[in-house]
Amino acid sequence: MARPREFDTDDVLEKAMQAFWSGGYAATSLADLTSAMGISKSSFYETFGSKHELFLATIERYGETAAERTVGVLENSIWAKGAIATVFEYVIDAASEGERRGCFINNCAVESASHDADVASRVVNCMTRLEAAFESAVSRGQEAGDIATDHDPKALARFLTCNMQGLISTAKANPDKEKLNDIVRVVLAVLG
Amino acid sequence: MARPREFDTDDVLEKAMQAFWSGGYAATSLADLTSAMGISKSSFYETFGSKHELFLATIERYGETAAERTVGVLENSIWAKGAIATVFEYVIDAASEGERRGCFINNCAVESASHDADVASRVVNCMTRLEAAFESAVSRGQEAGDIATDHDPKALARFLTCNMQGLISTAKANPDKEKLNDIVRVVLAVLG
DNA sequence: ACATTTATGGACCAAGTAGTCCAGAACCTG
DNA sequence: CAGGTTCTGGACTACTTGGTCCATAAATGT
Repeated sequence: MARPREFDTDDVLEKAMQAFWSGGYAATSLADLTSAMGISKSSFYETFGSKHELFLATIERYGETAAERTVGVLENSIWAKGAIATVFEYVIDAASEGERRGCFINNCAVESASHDADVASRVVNCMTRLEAAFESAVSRGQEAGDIATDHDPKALARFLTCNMQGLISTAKANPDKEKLNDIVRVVLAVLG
Repeated sequence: MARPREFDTDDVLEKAMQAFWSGGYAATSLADLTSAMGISKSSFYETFGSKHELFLATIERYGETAAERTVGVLENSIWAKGAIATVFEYVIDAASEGERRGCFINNCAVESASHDADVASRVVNCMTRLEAAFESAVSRGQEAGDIATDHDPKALARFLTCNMQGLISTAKANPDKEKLNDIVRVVLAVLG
């Protein structure tokens, strides 16, 4: 009965996320967004309500897609310790090439979390999810005898999550592969 | 012969830094700045040239003051390992109280470094300085037999710097002291 | 083909943006 | 106190910001 939407909501949401990812929240204007998304202002407000609501939606989307990939590697791998190493290698590769935009969630945390509770809660969700995935991998690794047991899985998971964020921040200012590798070497040595 | 400036340059620079620290670069307007600094627009442009130049100046100032304090602790302490622990404890304390603005340099790195070379170079300077301080502390600790020697000082220094940044990012979204302590416990265990 | 429902483009708005400029107040030296 | 110099407040500009609104275009079910 009604005219159907001419764009795919998920598709333009992805494009909006890419725009925020590259430019940050404050520095990405509505003009930037509509241009990146390829839709008009009216469609924009009709579909997403406001810049802020759209931002929250992109964070959720990230959690459901990009973050989920990392989580999948950690939770479904057979060799847990290898999976952890793979994840860190991937971070180094992503950090030292291209636009160096870091991790979307980390960017959101730093730019907005401290003065935007809506952002903060979504960011925490993502982080918690990642931490849980690390914990699961560590537990399996310890059971398999691959990973040292002098720290409990939760502490190690928190440690790994922290290092992932640290790596991403470090790389942002100075994407020196040798430096990043030094760090990962020490981190993996902690696992035993 | 001439009328002297009515404000202290260092003083208003400090206030500008606080404003940028709390709000980030893009989200802090000139009105915010002049109001925080307590000077007029004309004095602002006369003294600092532009918002961007002021921003660079605040980063440099941070490197010369706040960052230098941490460096001092690491380089001048008698008990190197204890100094490293102190620095991390301080990070946790700062992270879990007040405005939770994180580390100014880390914020700058995440918000601006990837698309502003002037910011990036100043950020790298600060980070390098911190890394060097950690390296000096690690070296002394290893000579004293306090710190394990299974990693060379440079790698450990990079690892510590990375964890400092990671802690700060982690705390920004979720300042859970227990979690942060878990992380620091693992980090310090690496030192032996 | 028609009527209905919905998306769309673009005009429009008020407020805020960084930055410029100048008249006059305020200070120091002599 | 006077003269020269510099600082300062605020008016001003040209532009961008996020957001609203409506007339028009387009696709559907009947």
